Amino acid sequence: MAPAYYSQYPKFHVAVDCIIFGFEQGLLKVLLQKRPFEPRQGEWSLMGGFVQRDEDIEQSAKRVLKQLTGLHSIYMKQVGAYGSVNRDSGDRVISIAYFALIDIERVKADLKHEFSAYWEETNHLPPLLFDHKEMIQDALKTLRGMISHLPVGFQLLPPLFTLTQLQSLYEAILNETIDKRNFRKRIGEMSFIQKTDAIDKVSSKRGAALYRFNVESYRHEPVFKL
Amino acid sequence: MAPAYYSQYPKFHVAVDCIIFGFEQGLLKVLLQKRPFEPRQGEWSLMGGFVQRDEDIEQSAKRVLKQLTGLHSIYMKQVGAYGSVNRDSGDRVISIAYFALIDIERVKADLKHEFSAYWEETNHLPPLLFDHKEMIQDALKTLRGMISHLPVGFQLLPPLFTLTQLQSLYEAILNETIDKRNFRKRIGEMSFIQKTDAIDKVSSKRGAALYRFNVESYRHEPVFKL
DNA sequence: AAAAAAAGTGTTGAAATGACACCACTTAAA
DNA sequence: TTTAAGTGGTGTCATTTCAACACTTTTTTT
Repeated sequence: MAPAYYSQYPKFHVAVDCIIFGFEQGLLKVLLQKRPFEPRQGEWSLMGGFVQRDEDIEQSAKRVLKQLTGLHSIYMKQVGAYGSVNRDSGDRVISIAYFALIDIERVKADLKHEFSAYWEETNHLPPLLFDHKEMIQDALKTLRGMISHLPVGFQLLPPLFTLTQLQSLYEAILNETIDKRNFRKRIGEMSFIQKTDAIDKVSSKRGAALYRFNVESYRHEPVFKL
Repeated sequence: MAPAYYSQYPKFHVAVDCIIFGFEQGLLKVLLQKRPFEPRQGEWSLMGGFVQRDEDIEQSAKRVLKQLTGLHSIYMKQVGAYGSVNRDSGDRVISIAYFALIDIERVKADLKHEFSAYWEETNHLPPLLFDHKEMIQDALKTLRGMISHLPVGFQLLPPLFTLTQLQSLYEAILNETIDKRNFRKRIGEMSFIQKTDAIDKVSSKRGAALYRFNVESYRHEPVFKL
């Protein structure tokens, strides 16, 4: 066993909290849960968990995400560490927030019954546990800051999507309207956003062309601007 | 005493590491230290410290900064949390990195002898302890991302500065050259960057007008663009 | 006195951006 | 079957923003 170099210093519980974003019906949503344990059981909260001994903090976040959604290989990004002394009323806990972007359709599990988890609109959030609302706001800021020059938004859509869907995703995240023709003009300039032969007849009356994001093609010339 | 709600979960050492930026002779620098304790004593590292029981993590960072530089009320921003299992060879430590922007002139203390601390150019860094280089790179990214629309760069300059200094600060941080006339045109559009009657005769042959950043005036119309 | 160093100062062309309106196709209802 | 409503799809032009560019002034040094 290694010498206990730091044994004179205090130790803390360390947790991760996941801000799981999804997109549905033109609305940006977050997955919230009724807290399943004390203290403050039953309050609306993010899904979280304690970091384990042998686990990187990013692994922790992925574990929590997988536990709730069954999904792995999901895009996640750290938002930051939250470490006010009294932020958690149970005991001192330092928490590291991550956000995840997922295609809401892939979470088929019955979140309601299994986890008391529900999708809530990001701009109609109920009162939340501890500093979880702050975490969500910070995650939104981070997301807004990157979505215009990094192609992360596609993570929120199914593999095939219509341009209307993509635009309304951007409008929901940035919280502003976008001119349709200018938006499509920019799409046209990125060769890795490719029109397919498939046509969406479900969410549209007339039928809209389905597009896909070509990862390989993007890697080749990774210049994204929307 | 409160019930030990979380006592079944592991605890960890939590540290803060400070990326202390300074600006001198047209170069962006970081304050590095020869690590004063084992393990890996003597290696180049960031200044850090362990979080204390009764201390917010941000307070920890400020404490460490003050200890080294004697300065308080300094602009600091969290970069992120670093939590790989084996990042610290002494024991498992989760570390939260903050960067600070300081006016290098205000640190008159004899850092060399008191702390074995030295200012090093950000683009000529020696090999560093653990993941400290990654922290510095991430801090630089964060700083680059905000400096063009938030007036934080002034924290690196004395209260009175010349436009040439300010420009070379931006060039050093962004690592690109800037057109002098375009730069000054943008300065002219911001009423809170104010010319004073004072003239700098030290760093200039001809003598350059000294400017100041007027905090009050900025608060009034906080629109910054450089 | 000449040369070197840094400060200061406007214009113009190119590129990017933002505003704007109509027709096509499909489905549902009358 | 006709009509209305809903959504998809498409170019142009005016404005704004951005980037490129060179010389004069002042002082110090040699």
